[in-house]
Amino acid sequence: MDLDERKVKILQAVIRNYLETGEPVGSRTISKYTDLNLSSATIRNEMADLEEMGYIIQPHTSAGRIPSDKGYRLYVDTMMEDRVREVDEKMEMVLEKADKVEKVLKQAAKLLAANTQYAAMISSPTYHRNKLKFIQLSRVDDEHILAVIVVEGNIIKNRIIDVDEPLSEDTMLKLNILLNTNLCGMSMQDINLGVITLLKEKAGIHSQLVAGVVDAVADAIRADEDLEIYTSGTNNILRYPELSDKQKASEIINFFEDKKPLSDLVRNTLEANEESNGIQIYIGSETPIQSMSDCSVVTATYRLDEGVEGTIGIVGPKRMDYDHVVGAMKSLMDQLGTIYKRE
Amino acid sequence: MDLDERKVKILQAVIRNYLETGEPVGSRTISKYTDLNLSSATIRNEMADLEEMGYIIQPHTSAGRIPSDKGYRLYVDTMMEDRVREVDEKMEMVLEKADKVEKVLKQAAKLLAANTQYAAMISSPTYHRNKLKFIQLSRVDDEHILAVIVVEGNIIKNRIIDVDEPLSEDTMLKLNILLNTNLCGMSMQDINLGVITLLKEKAGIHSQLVAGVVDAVADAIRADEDLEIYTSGTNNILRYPELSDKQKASEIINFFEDKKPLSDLVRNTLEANEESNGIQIYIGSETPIQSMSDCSVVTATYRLDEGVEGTIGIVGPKRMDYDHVVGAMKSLMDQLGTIYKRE
DNA sequence: GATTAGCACTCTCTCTTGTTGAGTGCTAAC
DNA sequence: GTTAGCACTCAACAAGAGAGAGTGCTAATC
Repeated sequence: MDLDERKVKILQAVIRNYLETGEPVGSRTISKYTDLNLSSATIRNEMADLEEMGYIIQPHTSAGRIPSDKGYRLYVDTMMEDRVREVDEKMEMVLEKADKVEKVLKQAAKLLAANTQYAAMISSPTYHRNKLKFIQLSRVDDEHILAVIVVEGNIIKNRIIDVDEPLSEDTMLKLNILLNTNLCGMSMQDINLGVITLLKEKAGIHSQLVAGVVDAVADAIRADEDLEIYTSGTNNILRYPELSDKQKASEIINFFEDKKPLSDLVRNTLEANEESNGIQIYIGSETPIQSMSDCSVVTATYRLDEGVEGTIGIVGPKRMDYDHVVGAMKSLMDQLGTIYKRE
Repeated sequence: MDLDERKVKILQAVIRNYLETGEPVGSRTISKYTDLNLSSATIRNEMADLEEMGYIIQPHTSAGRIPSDKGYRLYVDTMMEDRVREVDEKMEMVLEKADKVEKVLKQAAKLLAANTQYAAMISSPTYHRNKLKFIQLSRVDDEHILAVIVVEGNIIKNRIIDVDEPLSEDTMLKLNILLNTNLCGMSMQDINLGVITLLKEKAGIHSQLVAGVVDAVADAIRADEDLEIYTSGTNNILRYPELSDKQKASEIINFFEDKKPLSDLVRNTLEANEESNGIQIYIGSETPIQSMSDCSVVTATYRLDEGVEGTIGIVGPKRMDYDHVVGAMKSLMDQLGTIYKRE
């Protein structure tokens, strides 16, 4: 049995209809909806075939059909493109530039959630590929040193380092010079343990104290802990009956609160998108996250600047308005891409 | 009609029972539960009185009684104390000290939510009363200056300041000295616009450029925007049937996501608790937040160190286990109070 | 006079039973 | 290959019948 043009049309009609109404779609509806001019009986036969092929499912014997994951997949892969273009311009989400990246991202998540009516998340960008611009150590008091690290894109990391005994002015100065001359210009991901050991040897550091400080600085540079994830519109989940029973809703809400699985998702996306820069759609059981198997997850990588990348994600029911979501994501990515360009 | 001892006992029994079961409590249950040795008929008469006095409510004619807000209030004010003590020791929540305050707070929220099975929030501490320890301006590149501000308790704020033309090494040095000598030791809340103007006059600054930098630093000091609020256990809301219908649940979830009303609540609590250092309980319509009128909100002020204070909050159904919540809060406040004491 | 037993009454909840309507699959006719 | 027609299925809704928990009131009891 093959998927001829008529079957495709019918499948498309079923999916479109189901996306709109959320109700199983019957043969009579299709017969009226499409321009195929076929009676419901014929449609019924075709639908039986489509079901056998695994594209649609019957929730119970005497109900209409709903798309299966496989059906959605086909839709997303081959039937969607043509519509996206129409929608593209209609997307109205205007990001205001704010002084802090953080604020812009929060705003972006909020806009995306409001625009799509699904749950949205956005990660703070990672800076692995960014270059170190400037390191500064300063004495806070006898037992504490403050290390400030500025990265390309004016990202600031800082850390308080505990020391047992005060460092002399002279040592501090030397340390500052040592760190700056050797590390500035390197990208974050290149500063690994090896580089640091090498650096220490080269400079001939003997003092345990100084070595400790250098290690702490290196640690602060590599620290990846500041991957923030902003979420918005979690409550939108409750809009969709198929997700709003307590068990499922609870899992999803939990997922949005617990940054752990979210950051896994982020990493996933970043890797998958290394260069493709596309939008990923995970339908139902395709998602990498167990507890999301009743949802669809759409992720994409945004790029604020060269090497400054993060992830946007949307979680909604499988009968998500994929066209709209993809359009909204693209629009948002565009805006995020230009907003900091002038720097 | 007055609230004699017997009525109090009955009311107490009704409330206790309702807190446990969540079901309206009938006269027969009370008659068996209490040691009053009264028949259900007598209890019925008393309950009719209690209802007339507004302490309990009958959801419908042939149901048992449930506590009214007024009933809960009486319970919380006068009947609770004796039980708290028993429970107090049983609270097992062990906070691990982490290098970043942020982590500890996230952990605290998580523990509190897990321990109580309600939704928990905790705000990052405010530092208004803390003293400025140290300011450092450094040149990042020709158009950017980095200002790092360290506050007592080793809180670090930083800000990138845009400048139109580069500042000379000499000016930078002078600025650093100016800021440090004049502002260090002052508490955050004391550094207002007046102080800054005075400072500028005293130093005889004429350059527009330098004045701009000083303003930016002052602004960074006063910026209050970094009031973070961590939440946990939002999904616990769905455990309680009286809150889990879509409308209500959605509002509550939204409340937990939108930091705005949360931070109002935080400020409220901090003010109310200026010195009392107690725990506030808002029952139903008593809460300052409209959308929470079906909930009870319990808030308290924790103190990490002198002047470093923040707010803990719990949101749950009105039939919350107040004893437990108050106990857990106290335990958490104690732990938070000691964890950073050594600094 | 306070307490209690007894009883009629009320109201929710659950279970059962029909009924409706949307939808199907199959067969026979076009 | 397409369609009309028909028997069949199943979820959803509504109506009705009990059961059960609880009440309020009255009259008897301590």
